[in-house]
Formats: sequence, C-alpha cells, structure tokens
Amino acid sequence: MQEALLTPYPFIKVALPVPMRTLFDYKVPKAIALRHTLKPGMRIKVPFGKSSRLGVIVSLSETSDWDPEQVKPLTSLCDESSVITEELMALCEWAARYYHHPIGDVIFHALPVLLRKGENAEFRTENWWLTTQEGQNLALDQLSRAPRQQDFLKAVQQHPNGLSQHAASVLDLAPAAGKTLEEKGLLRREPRSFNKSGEKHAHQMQVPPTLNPEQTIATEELLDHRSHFNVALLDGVTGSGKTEVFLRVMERLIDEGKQILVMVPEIGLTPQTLKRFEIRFNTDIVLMHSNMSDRERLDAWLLAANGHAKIIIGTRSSAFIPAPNLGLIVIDEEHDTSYKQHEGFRYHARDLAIKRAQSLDIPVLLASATPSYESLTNALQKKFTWLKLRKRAGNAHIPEMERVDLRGKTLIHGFSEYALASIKLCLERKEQVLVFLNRRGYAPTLMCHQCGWIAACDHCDVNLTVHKRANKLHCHHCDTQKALLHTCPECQSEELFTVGEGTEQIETQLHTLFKDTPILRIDRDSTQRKSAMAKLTQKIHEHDQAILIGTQMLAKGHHFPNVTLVIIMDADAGLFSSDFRGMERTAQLITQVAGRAGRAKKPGHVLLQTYHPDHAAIECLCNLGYEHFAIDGLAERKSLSLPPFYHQVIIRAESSNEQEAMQLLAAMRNDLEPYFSKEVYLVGPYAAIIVRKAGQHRALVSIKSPHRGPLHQATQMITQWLEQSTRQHKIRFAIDVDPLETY
DNA sequence: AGCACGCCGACT
DNA sequence: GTCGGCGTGCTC
Repeated sequence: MQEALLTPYPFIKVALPVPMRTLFDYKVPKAIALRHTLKPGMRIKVPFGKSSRLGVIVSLSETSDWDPEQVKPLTSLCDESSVITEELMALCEWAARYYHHPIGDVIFHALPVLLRKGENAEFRTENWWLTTQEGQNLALDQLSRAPRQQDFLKAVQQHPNGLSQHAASVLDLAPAAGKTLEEKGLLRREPRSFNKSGEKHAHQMQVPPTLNPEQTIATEELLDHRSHFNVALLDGVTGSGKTEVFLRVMERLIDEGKQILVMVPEIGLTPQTLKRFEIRFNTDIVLMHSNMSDRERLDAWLLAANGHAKIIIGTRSSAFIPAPNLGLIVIDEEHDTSYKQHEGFRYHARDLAIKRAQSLDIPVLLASATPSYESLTNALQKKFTWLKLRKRAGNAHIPEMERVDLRGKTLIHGFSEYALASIKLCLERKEQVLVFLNRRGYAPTLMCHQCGWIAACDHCDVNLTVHKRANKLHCHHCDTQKALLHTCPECQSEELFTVGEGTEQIETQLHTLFKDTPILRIDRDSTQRKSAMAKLTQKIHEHDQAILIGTQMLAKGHHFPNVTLVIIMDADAGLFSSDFRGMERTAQLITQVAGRAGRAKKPGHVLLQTYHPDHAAIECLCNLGYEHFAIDGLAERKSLSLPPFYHQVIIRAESSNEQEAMQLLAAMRNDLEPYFSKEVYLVGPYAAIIVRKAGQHRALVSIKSPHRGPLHQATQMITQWLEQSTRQHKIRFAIDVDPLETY
C-alpha cells in the first residue's frame, strides 16, 4: 500500500536512439523514485540488450504490457529537469507519426549533439582571472624583472570584474605567468559559466528606413495578428524590403518580451544576415548552424532554452529549439529545399514550424520572392494570409528579362556575341556582371576521341566531372575522387577531351576574354575553406567593375549592390527535367538570380541564353513573372493530380544486389495493395533515375492520395511490412512523406 | 543502430 | 589447432 503511494508510476516508456518504431518499458527503482521526480523529457541511462544506452523518458505509466519479469530497472537519471519540454515532446511524437519515423531517432534529432552523447545540459565553464586583495594593491614595478607577469597582472587589475581565459589569450598574455601569479597569491581563478549574453557588442544602431505603402500595409496586417496562430506569406520581389517588414514585427514582439525564431536556408546564413539583425536589435541573438562546434551549439541551445536569447537564427534543425517565450517564427526563403532533410528523418522544417506555432498559438511568417507551390496554394485557398510586395524599395525597377536566342549563333566559350557585348558595356560603366551557370567543376564529361570512352563513377551511374585546377575527376553524387586521366584506359589514346562547361572553365575563359577585369568564382569548390566566402565578398565590394561567375550559391542571401547585368548561361537546364517539380525549381532559381541585378539607382538587366526562346515556360517567366508562372504551373499540377493537390509518400529501398530492392517493393505491393483504400494510388516499383548511387541499387514506389487519412494508413501498413521483411535481408528502406525529390 | 552468437577460411 | 570474416537475430 505504502509503496503504491510512493510510486504511482512504477513504469516509464523510454525512447532510445535505435531505428525501431517503438518505445521501451523500464521500471523505476524505489531508490530513484524516492529521491527524484521523473518527468517526460528527462534523459536516463538504461540497460539495453547487453549494453547500456542513453534514453529519453516519453511518458510515465502505471502499467506495462510486458511480462514484469522482463522489464528491467533504469540505471540512473541524467537530468534534474527535462531537456525536451512538454511542447517539444508533443511535436516529436507528432513528427514521428506524420513522417513514420522511429520516435527515438526523432527525439534525438531534437537535441544538440552533446546532449545526445550524455553531456550535462549546462553552460561550459570557463576560468576567469581575478586579483586577490594583495594583487590588486601590488605596484606593477615590483614585477619589473618578470615582464610577462607584469603584463598579466596589469591586464587583470584593469578588469575589476575579472578577465576570462579566452580574453587573456586574445590579449596574448602568457598562461604560465598567470599560473605563477596564482602561486604567489596575487591572482585567483574562478570558474564561471560561459554565457555569451555578458559580452554584448556595441553596434551602431541603425535608424529604421521609412516604409513604403505596401510595406506599411503588410506590417500593420502582421502586427494585428501577432498574438495568435496564423500563417502569413510575405511574397515580395527581390529588393521589395521583405526583411524590413519582418524586422518591424520582430521589434514589437521583442518589446513585448517574446522570443523569435528566425529560420534561414543552410547557406543563406551569411555574416550580412547576422549584421542586419545586430544593427537593429539591442538584444541577445544566438546562431544555430552547421559551421558551429558542438559546444557552441549547446551553449546557443541553452541560451534559447533559458529564455535569454531573444532572437534565435538557425537552419533546419532549429525547428526543434526550446524557447519558453516563443512569440513568432519567421521562415526566410521559405521555398528553399534545404528546409527538407533528405536523409534519415526526412522532415520539413517549415511544416514542423507551422505545426509547432499552431500548438503554441503564435504566428508564422513565411517570406520569399518565389514562394513554393505548396505555400502559394495555401495562400490562394486563404489558409495563409497573402501579403504581396510588388514594388522595389527606393523606386528601383524590376530588372528586364531578355531572351537571347542561341539557335544557329556562334558561341564564344559558351557566350553569345550579344552577351559578350553587354558584358563589355556593363564593365565600361564601372558596374558588375553576374554570370550564372548551375554546374560546378571544369566540365561535366571527359571523353576519348578515339574510342568514345567516357569517365564514369565506379559506384554510381553517373559521369565524373572534370576538375582541372584540382587535377581530379570527381563524382558529384558519392564524392569519390580520382586523379585526372590523360590516357584512355580503354584504348591508350592520349586524345582525351572535355564536353560541356562548368563554372571553373567559364572562369578561365573569362580571364582570357577580359584580361584586366577581376573575375571571381563563387561555388562550393571556391568557398570550401572557412573564410573564403568572406574574402570573396570583400573583393567584390573593393572593385567597381568585376565579373562574378557562380552556381546557385549566388542566388542565396548575398547582396551585390553593383551588379547590374545578370547572364544566365543555360536557361534551358532544368526545362526538361523528369521531376514534376523541375519547372518550379527552375523558375525559382532564375527569378532569384535575376533578382541580383540592379538596386536603388542603377537599373538591372537580365539575359537568358536559350535554344528555346519560344518555350511556353521561358516566355511566361520572362513576360509575366514568377507569380503568373506559378499559377499556371499549379493549374497543370491540379489537372495531373500532383502535389500539392494530391498528397504523396515515396517508399525507397536500396540494396547492393541489383534486383533485391526492386523485388522487395514488388512483393510489398503485391501483398498489400488489396487492403489499401481505393483513394490510394500506387506507381512502381520503378528504378531511381540514377539507379546506382554509392554502390547501392535504388528502387521506389510512389503513393498518392487526395486525402491524408488513407495515405497515412497505407504508409503505416507498408512500414510495418517492410520492417518485418527487411530484417533478414540487407535491404535498407526509407519512408519519405511529402517528398521533394521523386526519382 | 549496436552487439552478440555462430559457423567457415588463412595464420602462429 | 585458433583469430576473425560478417550473416542473422535481439533489444523493454
């Protein structure tokens, strides 16, 4: 009787980081129950099989469905308070169901890496140097024979609140001198928790610019609805001042004591973005992105969790960041595909953020110059508030888009004569040109003139890309590299030549065409090193005239104020994509790149080089713009019963054996199809476009339905079936709900 | 995912 | 004779 009172919940259900769609029951030992209050969201150590694991309590339970003899007791408790709040636990449980993904993996995804590994949920401690009474009063010349110590003591004396270890090393003080001073009793050390909010930078605060009428209307609309759940789509052309609108809304919410989560695409988080926030908000801002160390991420996470950080700027994974006073979620460039995780737990951060905001009853603000068809549909159906900004700030004009017909024309290194003449004129005006080619490397193909051999990847069904500068052949699908060949491995001929052009080649050729002009290449290869991008942008700002050549990296987040001419080398790329989203992607990319041209006083001009100037899509995009293009595209999607009108799930399977993945999916369809609702439509199994990737043969089945319910049920049956059937084979499968890639 | 058990090839 | 290859089976 007594015992029952002490432990009303003798069992706990625990999520473990294993790929199993289930929770595990454990007993709570009396000794732990007496001393601690267990709560969902706390981490615990549990025995698991023959080893021990870290798990997260999902719920407390009076009973267990298991034989009580088999239920093991938990080993120890890792937290005094939950690391997954009630709100986030609910979000994780929803996500695990919605994406048919193992709950343990979902919950562990929601935690920073260090917490997954069992680190304490505490700020790192750092030693601070302080003077003792004696040290404070000591005259410095008494240490004249020990200059290093003298410097050290002087520095600490000047900081009555203490000097952090980090600051000491920045000031170039000798650590050994500090130690000696400590031994002499002149200095002491004190561990303090590392907390960035102490070292706020003094920025020159920016006076907010005046809003134009469109911006004013949008801002007021957003402010009116700032205290309850609603989704607004801020749909504004590049340069229309979207950022200014959401900065205004953020300002008000910060004044009201709220925290704000700002999500940005993976490579969109530039120093420029951060600066923009820092000069506007005199408050604590933390960043969460992939270039940070695990420790930095945990510290940022803790600052968000304890409410100190008022603004959290982060990429996809920050959809799960705890924030006790969250008052708004902003998703910048909401159309960007990096919000969807393409491996493992395939969630969409935008969709999760909306779900989260709904539970918290707070607003979401989606911003883009080229909204996704999904969001546009929601706006058209009045599920989202649609706020359009169609005018550029400061009277700047929307750049003119001009098609350059390449048919029958002589090309000089891939450029039409007209394009080259335009570049020349632009440079003469002391302005900059941006050349866009979405293909990195020197050339996409290496071929033998004698026997027609083509360099292909050993592990994937793709050709290798030539990287001349690195003297390598590189597979852009599995990352394997080998030395660039000069003799054909088939016929020993030395007549190898490249076919097609990549950014690296165009860069070289631009150098020969425009000898005295700075040419700067911006792609993944040229910006790999840590500060390379910063150096490149600085160079761009240093010069008046310059030519920038790059891939889609150019379209994301960077502003190049002196660019007035944009040349799209190959507007046809992506025009004949096998993926039904190809057109949407292409239109977004072209519009985003085109948006880099012209600002404020200088009008912009865009040239699209194409062999299909009369192609309906190119024509529509040039003459009528993205919105019109997208609405046409949506009509087509509707007539073909494609997303977003139908919902889609893709089942992927891969095996090292050529047929196994395909056979497995065929067997699955055969077994289960009779049980599916008739509103569920299956296609496949079919081979992936690139069948073999990293040595794995890939097959897929697509399921569609106009309703989520039956689609969800079918997916659940499939998941269960596959979980049982793949156990003995070495076939991996993945469930992709709302896939963005369908091949 | 780990980690064990288990049954077949090249080494001291 | 063993060390170890990874096939398959289990984890509250």
